[in-house]
Amino acid sequence: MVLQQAILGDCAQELKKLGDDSISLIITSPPYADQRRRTYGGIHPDDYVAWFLPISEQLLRVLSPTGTFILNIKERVLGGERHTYVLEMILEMRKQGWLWTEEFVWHKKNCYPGKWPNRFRDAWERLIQFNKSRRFKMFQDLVMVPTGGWAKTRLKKLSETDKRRDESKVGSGFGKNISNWLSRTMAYPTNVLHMATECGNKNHSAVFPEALPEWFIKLFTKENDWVLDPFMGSGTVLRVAHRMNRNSLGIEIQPDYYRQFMRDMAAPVHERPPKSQETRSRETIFARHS
Amino acid sequence: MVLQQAILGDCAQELKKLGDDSISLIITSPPYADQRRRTYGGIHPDDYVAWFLPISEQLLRVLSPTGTFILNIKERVLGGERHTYVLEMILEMRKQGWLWTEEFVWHKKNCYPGKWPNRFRDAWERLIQFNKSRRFKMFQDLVMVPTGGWAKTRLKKLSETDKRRDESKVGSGFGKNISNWLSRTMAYPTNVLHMATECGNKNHSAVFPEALPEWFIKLFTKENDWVLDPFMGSGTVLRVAHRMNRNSLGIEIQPDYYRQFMRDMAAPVHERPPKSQETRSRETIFARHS
DNA sequence: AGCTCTTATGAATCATTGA
DNA sequence: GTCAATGATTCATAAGAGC
Repeated sequence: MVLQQAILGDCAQELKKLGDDSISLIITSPPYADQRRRTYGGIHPDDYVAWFLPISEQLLRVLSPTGTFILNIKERVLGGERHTYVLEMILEMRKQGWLWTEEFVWHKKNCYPGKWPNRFRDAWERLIQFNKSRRFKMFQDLVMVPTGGWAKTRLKKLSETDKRRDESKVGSGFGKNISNWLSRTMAYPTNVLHMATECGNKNHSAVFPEALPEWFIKLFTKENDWVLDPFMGSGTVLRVAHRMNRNSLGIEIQPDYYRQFMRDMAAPVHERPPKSQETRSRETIFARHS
Repeated sequence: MVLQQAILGDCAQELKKLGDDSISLIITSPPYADQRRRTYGGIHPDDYVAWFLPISEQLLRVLSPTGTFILNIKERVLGGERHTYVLEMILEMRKQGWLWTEEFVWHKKNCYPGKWPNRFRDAWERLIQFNKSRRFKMFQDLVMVPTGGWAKTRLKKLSETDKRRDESKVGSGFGKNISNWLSRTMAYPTNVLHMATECGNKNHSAVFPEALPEWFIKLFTKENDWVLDPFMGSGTVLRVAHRMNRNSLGIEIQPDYYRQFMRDMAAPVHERPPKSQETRSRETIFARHS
């Protein structure tokens, strides 16, 4: 039985109540600078680093020595320039003791539209990986993807009847072939993730698609590990973690988000969005090639 | 008649001989930290910022007030961490007077293979855009790309007879639809560039594919403008600029690279790589969807 | 069910207006 | 002057309707 807990409160305070070294994966998307005015008092980009550092200090304390912190963030434009608060945050967090292990790129395939005279649409965000030590846990085999040759060539050659037959006979025949091909044609992914934002989901307006936390949870945790999102919002990370049999803890300062999440959790499973884990997993696997 | 000039020397010195405000576009990929040991004395990542700042100061001087500087760079891994010299360079260059306008991502579709226990393949590099003023020149219309929906779906569905019929009956029924589609066939690109590295070109081991400087030259310059690459290497930027009728200037400290470039330039056109500008342009336009 | 077509919308950015 | 709020711009996706 895995646990799932949501806390209503300010994570700068609530995190202090957690034990040292207790979390395997922290994955979060903090409120962007100058956003969510009402609740966070409108953090100006110039104040963003000072606001975040006490929180990252607590995150460093609660994270397991072999754990990972994935920070989804992107600097806003101010006065025609990208603001530098993200760069400064990385430098300051290293002084706190964090290791800046890697920076993944989330390529947002369906980025927000718009036209400006001196700028194109922003189609990527940073997924910054921090660790407490070089010996963090990473399960690379679990996020392998089909190689281009298989996805691009072999799948296309299948006739429509083959595909239909496969869908009706799960686990036999064509399914076997699939698994053969998989074993011969899987490759490790890169540090560029291609995923569309989920825009049509009225129930939970998540900042990132479920495939995103799913990918990192697979990569950095095992079942029964603890996953933390200190800015849980509508609870996308917690929902995915629970479905994947990980213990999860979320902190949210806005009562609206918190109550909505609690309602969703209380609802019977059949009232939740219908996507099964199986479906989502395949989408993730194929995301790279779409 | 457009000019093309290559200088053998250290750009930190050679740049001082150029006039103020004379360059429309600077595009370069400086030697990565700890690379090219022999000529640059093996710049350690910790020394990289101090080494680069005198150069960026000269670049700021020679760039036109409406010009753009595109810096292709990526931080190396040192001790299990991404080194911070790129972050520090951005912060220091802003103190010099540069505006950090944007950061494009170059997604390297065919990135270098390899496997490490705690890291995936690095499939992206930064293309950092600096400017001297907010009023830089940008010709967005020249780099528009076909929209995904039109290119992928609608065009495929049209039979040849449909297409012919449409051309003869403009303004009615089907023709109207076509014109609606046509008006929405092209879209502005995003700040994520999908380009494969050119690995098969034995003559010039370029750090980036020709489509990359071509894209930025189209976007930020007009014919007869001046393009500068202070670390020209084998001269990819100069070759592309010349083909596009831009004046170009390159500086290279290694005699081998310099001599090879001079040999290539002296060679008759028919001995050069056969790709025409027309071919390259279409590849660039469609690169996003391949 | 499997298509095709329509529609709503999303951690955006800039110029303009008003305080 | 600065600062905040509003409107205009615009495209890949998924859900929904229609055949």
